[in-house]
Amino acid sequence: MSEYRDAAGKRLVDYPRPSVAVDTAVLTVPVEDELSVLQVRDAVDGDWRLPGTFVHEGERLADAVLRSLQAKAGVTGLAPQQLQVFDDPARDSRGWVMSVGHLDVVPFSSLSRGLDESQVRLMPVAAATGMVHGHDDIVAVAAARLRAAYEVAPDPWGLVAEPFTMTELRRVHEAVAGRALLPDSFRRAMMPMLLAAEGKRAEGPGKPAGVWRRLTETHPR
Amino acid sequence: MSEYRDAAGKRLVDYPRPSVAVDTAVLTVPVEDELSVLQVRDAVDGDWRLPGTFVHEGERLADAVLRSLQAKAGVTGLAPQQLQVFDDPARDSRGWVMSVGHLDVVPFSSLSRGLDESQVRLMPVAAATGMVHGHDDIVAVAAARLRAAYEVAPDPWGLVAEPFTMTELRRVHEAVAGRALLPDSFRRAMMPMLLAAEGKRAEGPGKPAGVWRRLTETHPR
DNA sequence: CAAATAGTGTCTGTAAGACACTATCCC
DNA sequence: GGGATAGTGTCTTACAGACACTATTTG
Repeated sequence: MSEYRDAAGKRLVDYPRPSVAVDTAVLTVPVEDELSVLQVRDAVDGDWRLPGTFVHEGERLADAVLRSLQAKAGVTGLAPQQLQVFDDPARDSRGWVMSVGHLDVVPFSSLSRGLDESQVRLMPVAAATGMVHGHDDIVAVAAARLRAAYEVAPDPWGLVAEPFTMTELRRVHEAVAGRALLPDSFRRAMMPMLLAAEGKRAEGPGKPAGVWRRLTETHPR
Repeated sequence: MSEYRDAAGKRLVDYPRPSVAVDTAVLTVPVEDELSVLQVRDAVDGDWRLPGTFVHEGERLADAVLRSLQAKAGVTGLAPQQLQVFDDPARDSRGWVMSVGHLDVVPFSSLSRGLDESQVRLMPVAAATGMVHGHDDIVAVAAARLRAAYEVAPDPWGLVAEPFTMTELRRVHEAVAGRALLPDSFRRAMMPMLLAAEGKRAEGPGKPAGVWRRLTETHPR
């Protein structure tokens, strides 16, 4: 493996290399609430930040993300998506550190159990500012990526469980978009990408809503 | 700088770290031709590949890209845009290497001079396949990113020099899009983002064309 | 004049926004 | 029935595609 030598007779490890970290914006939509991001308390300075870790040798970035989420926030079963590299050599006082920002999405139902609230919290993305190391930017990029995905497909990250009513689907899309959506236009835009499911469902009074499943694939989990 | 110690009393450099490289898809539009990518000959195995280099200590990724383009292809004055990280630990036989893919765009006029054709060549993006280390993917992502940018703004990377005629602008957009565009629809879509310039220009017979400048900012160079 | 290129007028189909209307439940 | 929620009909506006037409040059 390390038999390689370059023209100067040196191995790769004979040159300076950066430490590589991953930091992840875990997004979710709490019930009847706005798009929020998971923050953890920094072990050193106690500030709120995004969960992250250094990448281990031979490890994929996505696996490092999953490991950090499990360790720092007790969250499992996700499918991280890479966003961008933060490469300012001066951004970390500990030395030469690059960080690869990631996006991950998790249904609120699988997140709400077992969080240590003194160490982990959910923050609306609009209010999650002031984090160090450019973590604010990761959240902004992650939210933009998520919004773009939700504009063209029904709940592509699987935030609502199938089967769902059109209103449930629209509430999640409204939370991601950060604004109200017209019920009739939304229904017409989504119907071609949905399959009618068996049964109906009523919350309180009113006509029971039909329930639906996705025709399009959901993001890998 | 390296005074930092973690809970185990270790410095960052006491842990394994990857080598980090940059590889760049330099795109251009040769006169009356299709969107093409710059390839260089690999110093070791002689295969055609994207220009790239290892990142030096304290260096920004964008600066490493510019350094590699200057050294490998004799190209200067660009503004690289980061695409994504290739992190498969087994992708490079020399050891643990991550590569950050980049996009850069350069007008053909500033590229056509002084290329050593045995070491550097332009290849239409559709034909630039079979490269190692996932370089084919970088080209695909770079072309997609460029196409998206050209769908909403007039020549945002400045491939044509101002002032230009509507036909010149359309030819470049057609090359980027990889298909013919309707002259009238194109004109109507672009006009609100253009400013009429002084003078006219005629190529051979026919009504002389009006010339234009961009109202929108061009990508930083 | 004809040929060639630049540019405009205008019709059509599609789709989003908006809003009124109908449908079906609980009480 | 009355209130509440689900779902549809349809008008308006905007815009891309399409194509015919006009405009201005060279030879």
